[in-house]
Amino acid sequence: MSQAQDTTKARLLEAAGEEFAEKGFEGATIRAIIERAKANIAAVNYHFGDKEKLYVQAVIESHRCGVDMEPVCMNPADSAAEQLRLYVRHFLERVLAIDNRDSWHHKLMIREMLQPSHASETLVREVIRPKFERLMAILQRACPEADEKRLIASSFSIIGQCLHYKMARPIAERLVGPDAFAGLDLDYLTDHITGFSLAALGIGPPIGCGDRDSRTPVSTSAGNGQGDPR
Amino acid sequence: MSQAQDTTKARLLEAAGEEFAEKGFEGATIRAIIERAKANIAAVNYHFGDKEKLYVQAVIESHRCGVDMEPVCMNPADSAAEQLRLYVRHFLERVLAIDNRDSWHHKLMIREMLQPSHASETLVREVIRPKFERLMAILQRACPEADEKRLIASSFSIIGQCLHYKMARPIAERLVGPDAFAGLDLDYLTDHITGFSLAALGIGPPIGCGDRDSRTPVSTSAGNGQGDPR
Amino acid sequence: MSQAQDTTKARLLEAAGEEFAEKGFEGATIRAIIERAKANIAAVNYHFGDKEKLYVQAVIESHRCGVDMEPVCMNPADSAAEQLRLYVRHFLERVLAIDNRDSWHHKLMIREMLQPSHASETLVREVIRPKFERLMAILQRACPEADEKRLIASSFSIIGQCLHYKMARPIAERLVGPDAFAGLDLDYLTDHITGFSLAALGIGPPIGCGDRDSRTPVSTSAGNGQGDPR
Amino acid sequence: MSQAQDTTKARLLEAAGEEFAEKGFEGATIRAIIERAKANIAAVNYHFGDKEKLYVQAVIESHRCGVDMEPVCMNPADSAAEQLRLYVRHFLERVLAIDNRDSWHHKLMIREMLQPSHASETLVREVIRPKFERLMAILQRACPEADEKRLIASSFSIIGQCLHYKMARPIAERLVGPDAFAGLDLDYLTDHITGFSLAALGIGPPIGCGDRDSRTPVSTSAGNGQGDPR
DNA sequence: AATGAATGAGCCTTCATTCAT
DNA sequence: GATGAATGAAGGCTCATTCAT
Repeated sequence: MSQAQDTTKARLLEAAGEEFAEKGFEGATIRAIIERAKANIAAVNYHFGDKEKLYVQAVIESHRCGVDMEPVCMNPADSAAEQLRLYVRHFLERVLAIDNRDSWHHKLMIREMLQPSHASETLVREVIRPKFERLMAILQRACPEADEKRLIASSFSIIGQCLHYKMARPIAERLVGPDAFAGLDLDYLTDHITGFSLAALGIGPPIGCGDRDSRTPVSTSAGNGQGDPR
Repeated sequence: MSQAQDTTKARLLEAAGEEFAEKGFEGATIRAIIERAKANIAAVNYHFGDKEKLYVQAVIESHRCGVDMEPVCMNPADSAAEQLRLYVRHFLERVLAIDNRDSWHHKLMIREMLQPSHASETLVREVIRPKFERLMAILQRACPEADEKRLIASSFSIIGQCLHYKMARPIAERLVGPDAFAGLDLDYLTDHITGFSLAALGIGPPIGCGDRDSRTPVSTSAGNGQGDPR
Repeated sequence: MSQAQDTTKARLLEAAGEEFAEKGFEGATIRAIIERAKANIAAVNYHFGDKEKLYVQAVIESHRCGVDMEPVCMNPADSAAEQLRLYVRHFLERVLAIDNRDSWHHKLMIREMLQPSHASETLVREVIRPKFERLMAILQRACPEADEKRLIASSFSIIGQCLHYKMARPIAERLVGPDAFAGLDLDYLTDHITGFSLAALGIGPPIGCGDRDSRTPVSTSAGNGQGDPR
Repeated sequence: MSQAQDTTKARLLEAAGEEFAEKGFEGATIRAIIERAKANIAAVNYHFGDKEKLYVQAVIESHRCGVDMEPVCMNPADSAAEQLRLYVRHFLERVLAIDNRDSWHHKLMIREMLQPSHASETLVREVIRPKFERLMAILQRACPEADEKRLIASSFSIIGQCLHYKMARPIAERLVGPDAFAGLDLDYLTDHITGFSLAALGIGPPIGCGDRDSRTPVSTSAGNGQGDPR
């Protein structure tokens, strides 16, 4: 991405990313890709050897930019709460991006989540794990006494909240209506998810409700799935 | 028709559900489906008319059971917190199910979330919306003063936490290792997500950290993404 | 061949035989085959599964008729010389056939000789070996005192003479001119090869030359390839 | 140019000869050839212009050595029988060669026999005809009274016997077993074919059988294929 | 003289579908 | 209601070839 090369190979990769992100590996056709890239049908074979190898390269390419942006604006002097807010905001920025030139990057990553291919090893190692460990570090600063299991679950809780707006976007939009959904913009969701999570971790005020004192504890799972209290 | 008939049509639907869930619409082939169903190749066309129509029927079928199970054990006398716990538990039960006969039901629903087809209208109307409104009702009981936007966002926060274990399962497992992931079982996650969300809503104690008083507020989104405090 | 079925499968096999015989496995195209057979392009896949499987079937088919014709007119009461003449004549009949409906049968068998494929096992077992053993039996009757090695070599000498008119036909025709080659018809070659071979085996008069007495023995291979004349 | 230069062009020709001999014109690929020759993909086009032109050159190359070796050791003072023996031996030497560096030369010539291409004109004119005429001359010395038709047929009889071990080698080996086939080595076959042919021509003793007097004439072709005299 | 990138035709195959039975 | 045969479109891929350098 540093130098936007307009070589056939680069155009092919970009076109492939968009097609694969939109239609999936099976749904995408080489012919549609080369048409987008204004390349010849044999170029795929020449430069990548295979439809599958092209897919793997597209998946790997889809991370290249994602991995180097965030650290730049992370200030070590910030409080953990502030860092979490930044983390969430950056996550959401990519998650909510649409019609964006880079929009296919995230779509493709999500496809890899549901149906990991050979490319997922690289994906996890080079992109996801660094991001995940940064979040873990923030949470550990926020909750020094939490054990690792709790930290992992809490990380997943935060990630899950953010990703949901990518994953379920079409359904969610239809569910609450386009207007209501449009109200859930970057600023609002950043505040919501950050506040929601900080309160859950005990380092921020609860969201949404008057700050009632009625903190009635709730029964703990008894393993029977009925949650039968009393 | 409610009971599982062993007619060709029923076997076809079951086989189609499994194939579509596993391979997607494009990846699944009619031949694989009729082979699973031990049916003739023309049977699909005879009974459903089309590959796409068969897909829609399979998606619709994938909800049938999902919609009628949960209400049975929902006790109106329970507290909102207790109801939320039950809701989360039931959600997770389906989400964590694997190797299950019904496992394809959820897989197919998730596919519809990412790439809604014609079937998604029915899906939203008949399955997702009822579930969603039940959760909204619980949250409204828990936070009577919250506006609808907050309720919607909070619902998505809860749903997102749960679904994440379905969506990102293969990646998450590779990320934290199989052992650590196995520790995140139904009981633990029910407790975690319920506790996490109740604390966020202000009706439960924070999770994971000592109940510190250091509830330092955090700056509000200023729209520049830098979260510049002060 | 008993009932000339005009099914798609039968037409496909016939067309494939002709194409494969003429162009070889690589040179032949499925499209040319289905065009000849006036069938659809998918019919090959449906009936045979594969281009290669179609080839194997065509090779096997190419023998079906060859194996059952000859025995009928072989009279056990005939002398060995008479039997050999019949054998050669039948062999040559097929070898010299051209523009014949069955002409591709031999061509295909010859291709298999040069580049045996998977089909050659069946070919040898079911077609070639029976024919070969019949010839061996005739020669053994003619030369009871010959050892097996001599019988094998003599069989090959006879077969080689016959096959040459199939193998090298285009070159031979160009070599001696079309007119001279046309003179080498079935009758002439039957007489020539039979006479040539019987004389060689010592049970017939020499051919072509006056019956000179000058039977000067010739030196035996001394292994130096120079055939030292002295 | 007579000596084997290690230029790209020479390496290309050698590699092409091997590939064409092994896989045929259609089966051989330019990529396999340039890989063998460690040359660039455009080199074929540069040096030869065409795949077909390369093939023709390879065919022509395949004779170069064949044509000039034999005359050197042919002694005009030898008897016709002795000369025939030498001729057969030289022919067999090439025919039986395998694993030889030059083995592709004969394979390629045989391919041309079955499916003459544009190269066959040159092949016949410059290589085959000279050899053929040398054999014809020997036979004429041996059988001065024979007419030309008989001489041609006899030449083909001798050539056919020799070539058979090239043409049908894989099948013949499978037919009689590897051990028996291995026994048919250069020395044995030279003796056999020479003896077989000399006896047939009436200038040598019959082979293989006791020299029985029972030279019972055999009926002449009556054109009805049944050969039934009387 | 030699190269790597790019081209378009054509290959085999598989697909969903429809047709008679 | 159910089946096996047949269809044509389109898929991925490989091929020989040519173009600039």
